[in-house]
Amino acid sequence: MIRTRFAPSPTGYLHIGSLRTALYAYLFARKHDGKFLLRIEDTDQGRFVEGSLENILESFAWTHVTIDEGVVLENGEIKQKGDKGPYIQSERLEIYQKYIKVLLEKNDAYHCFCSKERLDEMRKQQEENKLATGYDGHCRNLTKEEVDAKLENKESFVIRMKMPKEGVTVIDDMVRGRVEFQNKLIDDQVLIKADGFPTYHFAVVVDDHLMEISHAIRAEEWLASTPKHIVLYNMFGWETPKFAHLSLLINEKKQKLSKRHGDVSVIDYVKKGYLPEAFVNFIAFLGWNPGDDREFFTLEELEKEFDFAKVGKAAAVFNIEKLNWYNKQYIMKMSKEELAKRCESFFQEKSVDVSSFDLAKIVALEQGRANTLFEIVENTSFIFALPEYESSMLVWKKSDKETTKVNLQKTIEFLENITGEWTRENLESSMLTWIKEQGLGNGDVLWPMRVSLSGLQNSPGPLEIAGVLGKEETLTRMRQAVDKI
RNA sequence: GGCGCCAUCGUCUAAUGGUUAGGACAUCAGGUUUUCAUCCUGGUAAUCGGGGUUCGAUUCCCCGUGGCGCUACCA
Repeated sequence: MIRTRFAPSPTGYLHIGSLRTALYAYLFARKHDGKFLLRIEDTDQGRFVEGSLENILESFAWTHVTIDEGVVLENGEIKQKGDKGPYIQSERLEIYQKYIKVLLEKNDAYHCFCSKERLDEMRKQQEENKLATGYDGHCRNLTKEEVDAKLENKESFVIRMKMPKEGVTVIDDMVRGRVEFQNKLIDDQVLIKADGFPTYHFAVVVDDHLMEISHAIRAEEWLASTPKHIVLYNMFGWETPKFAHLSLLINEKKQKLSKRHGDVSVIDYVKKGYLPEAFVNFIAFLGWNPGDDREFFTLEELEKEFDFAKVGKAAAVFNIEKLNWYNKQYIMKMSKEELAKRCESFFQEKSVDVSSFDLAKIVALEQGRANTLFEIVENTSFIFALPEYESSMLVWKKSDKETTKVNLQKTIEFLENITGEWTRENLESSMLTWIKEQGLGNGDVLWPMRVSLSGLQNSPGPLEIAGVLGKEETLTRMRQAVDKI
């Protein structure tokens, strides 16, 4: 049974790089009819950020990545699902205590009473002498009596793993292949901190084993500490999961994506009006491709086709231009009714009263033009309130003020007497022939009409706008334009 | 400093010893057009450097170079 997990720390928002890692873990599980779990790694009490758990889970809900087991969001409430819980590490402290005893008894771990000051001094010395930094093993061979005495004395301590000093540890990574580390270069990692909480390294091994994780899929930053984890599995006599270390997402400057350079949290992109289907499609393609020229994949299609054999090793630049293109494509493909629904919250955000309008018609004006839902709302605001504009804007580049006025008046007259339904299609067929009959060019009529309806240099076509505004409002705006000129 | 990972157009990538090195985004030029956008046509643009191995290297090996990660009682 394939079981993968995503294990975020509740220290802020869901990072887009984390989303990709989670997405790959999810896709891999789905592809093989496995389970995808979510575990919370909150072993650093000092870094907890209020509300971050909700935020992370809401981001997942937005992408439609579903969590089978662990911490889930149900009707807006955080719940734990599954029989291998709790799935929040701060609720598993007794479990770690139980397992650290096993290691202590096997002499694979030891109490360390070294002070922070001593450790800092040691590191300073090592750096000055250009030596590899790491614990010097000061407490590694304390006798049982010495340890007991110090414990009796209530001295503060941590528990470290007793890393073997010879041999090599080999990782057989699903994306990187065989990677080898010399054991003697690996530090005696702290497993249990002075506050009794486990470190990441200990908790991840115990939990992945207990939760029967078959494939540990995580970011590349963990590659270097993986040998420690493998040694821990061996000490316990547990089977190691398969590992997959994914490359990082970087910015245009080839640096790690960080808050200093642009938006890095999923929620930022939600707010900007990116569609989850476009976002997921784009993110999935940063480091994976189907091996042919296809570019559009739904989540379901990704679940069918995702394969680690096609996952790249190099870091990928998060390129907003391509995201915009994807988003625009998805917006174009969507029905205008659905699009209107997706835009509702953005209209609310702008406190536009849309009650008397057909939103579907309005958002359709921007389909194929706007990159994001936010832009759709921004760019259609002229429908609700005509912006101020200079009368000179009404004059087409190949025309002049006088003829513009005459043409506008003629157009108004024509529109007043138009019969049939006031729709874009009807307007188009009747007006274009009428323009020809008048011996005019399209620009002579359509440019001033468009400006009078939108007040904008750039906008959708005048007949589309007229169709949305209705006959009355269209004529009102055009008469205003005549007065203006 | 030590250890490790990575390296094809500006960007995402395809090509796992034999291709005019392909596609997409971006960009440029032209066309369509009332503006912008869309759409259509075409163009510019890449195998980090040096050694090997081989009849032949983007592809395999070594050495550089560069980027990144780790080197915490953070994850």
